[in-house]
Amino acid sequence: MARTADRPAQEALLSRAVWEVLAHQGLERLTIRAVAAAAGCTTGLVMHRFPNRRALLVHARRLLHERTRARVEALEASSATPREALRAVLRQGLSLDDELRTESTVWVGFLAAAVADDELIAQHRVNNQSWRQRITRLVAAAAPDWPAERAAVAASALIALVEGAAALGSGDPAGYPPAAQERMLDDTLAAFGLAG
Amino acid sequence: MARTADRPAQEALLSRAVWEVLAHQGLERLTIRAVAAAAGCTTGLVMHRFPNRRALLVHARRLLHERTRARVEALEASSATPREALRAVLRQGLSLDDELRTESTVWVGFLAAAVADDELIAQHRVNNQSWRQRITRLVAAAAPDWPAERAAVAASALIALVEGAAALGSGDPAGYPPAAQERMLDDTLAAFGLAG
DNA sequence: GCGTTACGGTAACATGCGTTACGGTTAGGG
DNA sequence: CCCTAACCGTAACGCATGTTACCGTAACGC
Repeated sequence: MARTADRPAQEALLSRAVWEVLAHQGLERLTIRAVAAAAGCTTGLVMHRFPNRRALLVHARRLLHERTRARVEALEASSATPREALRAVLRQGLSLDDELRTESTVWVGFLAAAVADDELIAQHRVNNQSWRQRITRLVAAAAPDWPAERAAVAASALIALVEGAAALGSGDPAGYPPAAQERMLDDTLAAFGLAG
Repeated sequence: MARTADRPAQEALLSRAVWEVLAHQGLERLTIRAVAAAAGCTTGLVMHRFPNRRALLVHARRLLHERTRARVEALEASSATPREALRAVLRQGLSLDDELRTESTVWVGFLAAAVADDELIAQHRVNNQSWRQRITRLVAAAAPDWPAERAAVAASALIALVEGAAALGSGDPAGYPPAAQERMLDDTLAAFGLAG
């Protein structure tokens, strides 16, 4: 054998570098060299870990989903009531601080990149489907007497609201400050009869 | 002088070509050559009409806004009631058919491109502010007895809902078919007490 | 301790990019 | 009727990109 590198750690490092470049320099500057510079290594390491640029993007996309999934499950587990869980899980999808704003910007970037990439668009659909199932389940738990279809439509609406608010908040933080985003979410939950 | 070319018509033709490439090939393939090919001309014409690539994108972005503004004002003028106008104006922001889906995809592409372009991000904010003012005015007209702040928050929530639904619908048309998107909008309007 | 092999840095390659320069063409003004 | 200037197609330039090839280096098995 030879020296043993920590592959998962390096892949995570490079994925974080992809997010960094995507959020602060945009899709057009998302180059192997820019990623390597953001990760503090050379292009040699990048191309040694991934066969090509697309594989790097796909992995970074997958890791982004895993990260939010883990965060969401922790929030769900630590919530006292179904309605509290629903609100907490939806809330973390907004652009409330620098980290969440970066994630939303990266999410928009990946969605834009998916237009020309079959693998990214497939990942987007799979991820969004699991996201919808989760929110639908939380809505059903928060309103047990609702028919399934009503819960599903409300869940879809809440997802669209959060996704749109996050995108608008990442594109115009001053126009959509954290308090305004949370207010939009809380008012909509109240309007649907899913508050507190 | 010399032969007189129809500048506005050519600029519109090239802007439509920008939308075409952006929607079907993505930001990465949005090159001068691809735009020229989509417009059925050579790069010579493109560079003769615009000083550089950024100016072309900025103009296409501006024209997209003008286009939706004109459509929205026609819908507003032909609506019988304020609530009908509110619904019609919000509805055209969804991804209901090929044309609207293309527009949503292009909108996401421009938002992603704006990350690295000060002029595009400034345009996004100006456009979104006028969009918010319009929806806030329509909500206030649809619910005259509401305090201004309530109308403003409801307007922001409806904008986020439509923007998010359009983005999700453009990224997964099968998962968010037109009827589902309209159902989300109608249910949310009803939840806010702004229906028909 | 030594050979082997994974590791990863360096540099070259071909390609495609934005941009520029040039030149043929065409339509108006005098 | 020609002269001039706008029009725009063509082709080149310099540069940055993704990818590949190469090679020195360092750690593990024997």
